[in-house]
Amino acid sequence: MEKIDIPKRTVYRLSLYQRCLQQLKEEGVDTVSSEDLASAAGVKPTQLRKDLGYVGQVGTRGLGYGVGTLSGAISGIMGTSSVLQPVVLIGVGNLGAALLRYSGFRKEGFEIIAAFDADPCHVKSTTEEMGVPVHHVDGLGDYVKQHGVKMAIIAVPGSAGQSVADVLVEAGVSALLNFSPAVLSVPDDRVVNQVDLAAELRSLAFFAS
Amino acid sequence: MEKIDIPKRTVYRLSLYQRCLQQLKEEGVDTVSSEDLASAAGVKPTQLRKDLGYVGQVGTRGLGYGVGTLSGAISGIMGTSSVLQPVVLIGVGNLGAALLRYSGFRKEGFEIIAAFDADPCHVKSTTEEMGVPVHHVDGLGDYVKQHGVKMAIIAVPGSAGQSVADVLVEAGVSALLNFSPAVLSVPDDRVVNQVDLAAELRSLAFFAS
DNA sequence: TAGATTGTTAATCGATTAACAATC
DNA sequence: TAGATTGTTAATCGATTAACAATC
Repeated sequence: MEKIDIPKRTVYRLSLYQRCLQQLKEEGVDTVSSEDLASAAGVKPTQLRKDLGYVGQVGTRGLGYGVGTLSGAISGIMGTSSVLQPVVLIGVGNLGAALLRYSGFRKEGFEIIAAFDADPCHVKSTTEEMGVPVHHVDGLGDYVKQHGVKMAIIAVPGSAGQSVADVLVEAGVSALLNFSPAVLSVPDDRVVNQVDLAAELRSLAFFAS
Repeated sequence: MEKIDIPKRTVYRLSLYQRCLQQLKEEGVDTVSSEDLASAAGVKPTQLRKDLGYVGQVGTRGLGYGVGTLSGAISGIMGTSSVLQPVVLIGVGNLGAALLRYSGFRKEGFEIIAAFDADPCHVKSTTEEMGVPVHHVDGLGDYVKQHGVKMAIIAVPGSAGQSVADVLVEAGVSALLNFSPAVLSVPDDRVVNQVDLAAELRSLAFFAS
């Protein structure tokens, strides 16, 4: 497993490249230069090549990259297999419910197989509406263990963030996408990506003046 | 205007500190050390102090920071005044509608005063449901100009991202929060914060294996 | 004064970019 | 072979961390 030593930023950009490659594939393009792919992804060609260095020797000097080949190589590294990756979502408030409805995930190879909430009202009302079973958060740990879920999306209030993370970690989840405004501390072998909408907006306000 | 030369990262963290300070204020704490505030925000104390250096000389050696004073100083720098900052949202699909419903923004001092969509069905159906007027995207430029809006949230499909951004830029919007999976190019005097949910999830999948 | 903690400079670290040799 | 473009090393840049003098 040499995975561990690809920088976080590079991994993120690899996922951007992959989306661009998908698009190119649909357009019937089958070869692309680092210059063109980089500009599509919004990075410098030299950075793209550096990033692809982690994937291996995937291009052809003088020619460029084969769209299909490269896409396959990245998929290999990223573990983006053809099966849908199961994900659980915790917190079915405004944002959580929105994410449940958001169809974009499935298209990218992820499926929210179950959701959890502490509020029995949410549990009841959303189960039918969403097409996804919503359980009480008490059952979270067991469910995750039973289904071997490795990824979770946290959309609970800040005050509940850490305790939810603790349960997930204990149950074996290794990657968390955290929308709660809580700073999560997890063991070193787990990863958290934080998306803090309010902070994004506030920080943007600074530049708007 | 010395604003310009505060690093983006620092601005983002300042907004984190502010949230922590708010919390402390509610708890009735009135003095905090860099060590404690840093740990609340999930950063190193030394980084916190560096960041606060941009705000000015705001602490007292030997004592720490006054919660109220510091919060006020950061607000001053960030332009987070007491009036609600008006924001427009473009794209009322799954994600956009979710963001409209998301009450968190208002609490942070932002108000989505209008939403826009290209699809007349969305326009019609969501206006009443949301409590926010939803207009056809054709009127976007004029509306923004008339109301002097400086911030916008983009939640349209990737293919429409750039053209929406162009309209906003032309109409004078200076800060964009972009949820569309499009790489936006804007003039140097405008800022874009990108939030790419699918890319976050894909990149997370790498670490989940 | 002694203890504590900031503000700031210098050192380190990591990530981005430039340059160019390898090679299709 | 000549032209193009990758892969990779070295140089640059910026951000984080450590150290410590200033000072409450």
